[in-house]
Amino acid sequence: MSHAFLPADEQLAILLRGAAHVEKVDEFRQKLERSRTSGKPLRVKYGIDPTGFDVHLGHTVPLRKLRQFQELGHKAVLIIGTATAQVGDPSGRDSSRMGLTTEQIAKNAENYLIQIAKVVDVTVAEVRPNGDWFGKWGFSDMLKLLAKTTVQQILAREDFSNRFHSVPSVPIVLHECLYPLMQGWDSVEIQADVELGGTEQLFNLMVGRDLQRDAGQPPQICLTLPILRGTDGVKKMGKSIGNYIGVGEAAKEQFGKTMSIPDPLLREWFELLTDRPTADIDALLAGHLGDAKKALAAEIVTFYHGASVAEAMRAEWAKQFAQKGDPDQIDEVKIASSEFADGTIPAMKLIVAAGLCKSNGEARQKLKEGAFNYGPDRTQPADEKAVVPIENGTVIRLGRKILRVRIDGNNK
RNA sequence: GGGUAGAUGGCAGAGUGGUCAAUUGCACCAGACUGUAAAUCUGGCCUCUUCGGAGUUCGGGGGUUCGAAUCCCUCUCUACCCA
Repeated sequence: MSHAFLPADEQLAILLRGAAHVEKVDEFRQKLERSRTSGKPLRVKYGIDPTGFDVHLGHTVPLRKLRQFQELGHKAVLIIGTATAQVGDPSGRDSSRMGLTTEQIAKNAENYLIQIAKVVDVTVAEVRPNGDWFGKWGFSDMLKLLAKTTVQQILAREDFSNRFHSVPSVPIVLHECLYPLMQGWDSVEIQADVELGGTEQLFNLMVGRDLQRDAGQPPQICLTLPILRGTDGVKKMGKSIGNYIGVGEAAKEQFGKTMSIPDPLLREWFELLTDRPTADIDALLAGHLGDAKKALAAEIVTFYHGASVAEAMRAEWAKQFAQKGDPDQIDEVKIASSEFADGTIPAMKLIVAAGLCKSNGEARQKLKEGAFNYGPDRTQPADEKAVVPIENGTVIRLGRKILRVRIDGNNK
C-alpha cells in the first residue's frame, strides 16, 4: 500500500466532507499528523451488527467514509457485532429489540462481509468479530465493565430518557444498557484511532472514548455521518421498514427504487451517496427533477453494477415507461398446466396463482379496476369472471408488476 | 409482594349486550393524472361468493344470554403507583 500520506490538512478536508459531527477536530488533525510523520496508518473502526440480511445504502454512508480512509492509506477495522447483536442496539429506537440466536448471527455475519465488500476493500481490512473477546468473558469481567458507568450516565442518553419519561413509558430492558459499554469496549480491544457511525451513534462512540481513556489509551476520534432517509423520504432507511435499497440488489431494483423516492430527498441522496461536487448537484437540481433522479439512479447502479449496466438501465427505463414497453428481463412464474382448460384460465385464478394478489377477492377488485392486462396488446379481460387465453410465455401485468407465464406441465 | 389500569384488524385508536366485519387516521394495493416523484381525485384493504349473501374475527380458555368485541370467571401478557 502507499506509504506517502497526504498532508494532514488535505486529508482532513476530504475526511470531514459530509460529516455530521467530529469529536474532536484538533485531536483528529494531530492524529493525522502523527500518523504521517511516523508512517503508521490510523486504525479506523466501523461496527455493524449482523442482525438482518441486507446491507443497504444507509450503511454505505459511513462505509463510503471508511473507504476514503482506506484510499488515504489508513487501516479499516471492521467490527462484526456477533456479541452485540445478541443485545441489540437501542440507538434511535423507541422500543427494545429482540436478541438473535447464535446460528442466525453467524450466518448473517458471513453474508454481511460479502455485501460490505462492495464498498470497502475487505481484503486489506481487519475484520474482527467482537464475540472473539466477549465470548471469553466471565461474570467478573462483565462486572468490571459495568462498574465503569452509572445509571445516571445511561439515563442521560436521549433514547433511554425518552423511553423512560414518555407518558406510557416504554420498557428499557436492562441488558440494553450494556450495549454502549460493549461497543465502547470494542474500541479498547482494537485500539481504535477513529470510529465512524451514524449521528445516532454518538453516545456509543463517546463511551468508547471514555473507556479508552480509562484503559490508558489515547481516546478515539468520533466521526458521525448523517442518517440517510429511506425511499419513503420520511424514516431512516432500515431493514424493518422496507424503505431501503440493498447493495446486493439487482440493478433494476436499485434503479427503480431510486426513481420512486420523493423529490425533496434528492439533494440528501446526492450528497451522501455520490462524490459529486456541490456545484454539480445544484446544477442538476435546478433542472428537471426527473432527469436529476435518473442521473442519481444511474450513479448508484454504476457504483454497484458498473457503468454499462447503468446505461442499459437508463435505456430500459425509457423503453418501459416513456414508450410503455415491457422490460427486457421479465421474471417468470410457473403455473401448473392442470389449471388450464383448452389454453385458457379464469383471469382471477391466474392472478392469484401468479402471486400478483393474495386472495380471490383482491384479484376480483383489481380486475374491476382494470389493473390487469396480458399479452402484447395489453388486453384487458372483459369482466372479473372472464377466462383468458394464455400461452407459454405470455406476459401478464398488474400495476407495476410484470410476469411471464411459464406453463408447468409436470403435474397430475 | 400490594394496588390500579389495560390487551381491538400492519400501526395508531373508536366502539362497552343486538343496527359491528367493527367509526376514523396512517401505512399499504390499484385506477385517473404524471417523471414508477409530489399533490389531488376514485376504488380497495379477514376469507369465500352464483354479488343476494355466507363463514371465521376484537390476548387464550370457559360461562351467562335468543344474541357478546361489549357482562361474569379464569389464564397469559403489559404499563402505572406503592414496597
